[in-house]
Amino acid sequence: MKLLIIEDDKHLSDTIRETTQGMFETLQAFDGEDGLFLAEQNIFDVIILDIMMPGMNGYEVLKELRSSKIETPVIMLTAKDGIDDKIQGFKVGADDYMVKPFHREELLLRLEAMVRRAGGSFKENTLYFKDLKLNLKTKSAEINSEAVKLNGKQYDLLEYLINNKNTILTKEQIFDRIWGFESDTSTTVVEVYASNLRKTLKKYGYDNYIKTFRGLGYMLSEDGDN
Amino acid sequence: MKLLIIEDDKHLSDTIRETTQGMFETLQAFDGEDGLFLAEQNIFDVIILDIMMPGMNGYEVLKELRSSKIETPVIMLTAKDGIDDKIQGFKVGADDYMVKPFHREELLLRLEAMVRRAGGSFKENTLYFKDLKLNLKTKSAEINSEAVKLNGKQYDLLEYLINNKNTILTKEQIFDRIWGFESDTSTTVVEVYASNLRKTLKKYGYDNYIKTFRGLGYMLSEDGDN
DNA sequence: TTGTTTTAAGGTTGGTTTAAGGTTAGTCCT
DNA sequence: AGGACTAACCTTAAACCAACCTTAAAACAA
Repeated sequence: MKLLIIEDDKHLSDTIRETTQGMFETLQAFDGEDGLFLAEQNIFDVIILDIMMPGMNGYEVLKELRSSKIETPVIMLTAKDGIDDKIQGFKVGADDYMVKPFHREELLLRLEAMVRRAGGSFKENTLYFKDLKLNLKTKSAEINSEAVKLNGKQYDLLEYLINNKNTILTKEQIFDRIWGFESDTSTTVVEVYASNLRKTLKKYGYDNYIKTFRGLGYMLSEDGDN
Repeated sequence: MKLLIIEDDKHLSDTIRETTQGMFETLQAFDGEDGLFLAEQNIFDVIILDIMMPGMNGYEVLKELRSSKIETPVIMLTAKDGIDDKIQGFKVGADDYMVKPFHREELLLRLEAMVRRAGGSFKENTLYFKDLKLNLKTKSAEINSEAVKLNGKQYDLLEYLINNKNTILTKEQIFDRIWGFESDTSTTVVEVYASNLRKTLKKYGYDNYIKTFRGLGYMLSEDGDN
């Protein structure tokens, strides 16, 4: 699970990061521009977004993000308690809203609710694609009650693909999501893992749901023909 | 999306280029003459045009451009803040105006507004021509919900044609837009791709919307007869 | 050791480009 | 008007090349 915190107050950002560690793998952006750039990679499960920031503010970031058709759930943060802010926040597509300062537990509850609502799987720890069943907790997979042996990164790839079925994911997105931004390995590992995953899924005829789009990326498609 | 920056200050030009990367594919001209020449190719979606330049100044460039019936949206740049400049800029057909120095965000917002206003499709990621629907994000096409198989350059050509339907595009324009100025392949590829595109669209009876004008170029026309 | 991840190398696929011959639409001449 | 001529354009197929696939060995971690 990946969380992006866009917040110019470094101290608060770090506090959130610590509060949520264990639940999320966190990335921090300290201004709107960087935040937007990261968010547009579409590799996060939730975004915490401060409104008052120098330069590009939270509303602008969110507006941009939504108009790029990125639907990652967003929790807006603000110091003000005015109702106007809330209205404006929701109008541009915020999913939830928190007034600073807030309690640890409130944050955790809202995060949990957020992810769950987004079809996500927090307490729900299974994910399905046709007859393929992923257990998120144990990072294991099975097809028709038969266990499928997947190693760590293969599993990660499959989970990411299922979470984004029917949309093309670029090699860069996949790489950033699974290997992380600062990893210095080459993005060709993605090809290797795509190949590995297909190979292990072939046995069940699930390999040809993984389509490659030359020059664009990969997609897990619900129809296996072509 | 293509952006042309006509600005003699190389540093500023580069800054703009970096600011807009990801949004636009950028070309730079460092004086008015070169700028005008490039702009007249009519392959750009927006032009950023500095006023104060040695030689041909911004007003002159814009005036020439408009009298060649090129209606690409133009944002004028100036160091002065006088109201007179604004008036003169708009009189010769500028679409927007910015005073140096400006903020990153202001530029981005204006660019976006500009392209959107021009009927452009910025964050809109679908484009229509009759029953043909293009998905800009996945670079795919469908007619009446049936997928049409187009490879990269074929898709690019179709998109360019639709964006300029009912206007004739020369082979040079098409070539510059899709293959790029510095490409060293011959412009006859355009003919090949026109042929290919017609062939794949023939199945749906859409081939005869692509008209060729001997000695002039091609046009995507909304009426299929002659 | 054992299993996983990364790198490297060669093979394959399929989109792109080139080239060559065919077709069409204008132009000129009678 | 009709026919020959020509330049522009069309079509096809083979050659080329970049993206992608696959495999296996090397590096790393448990």
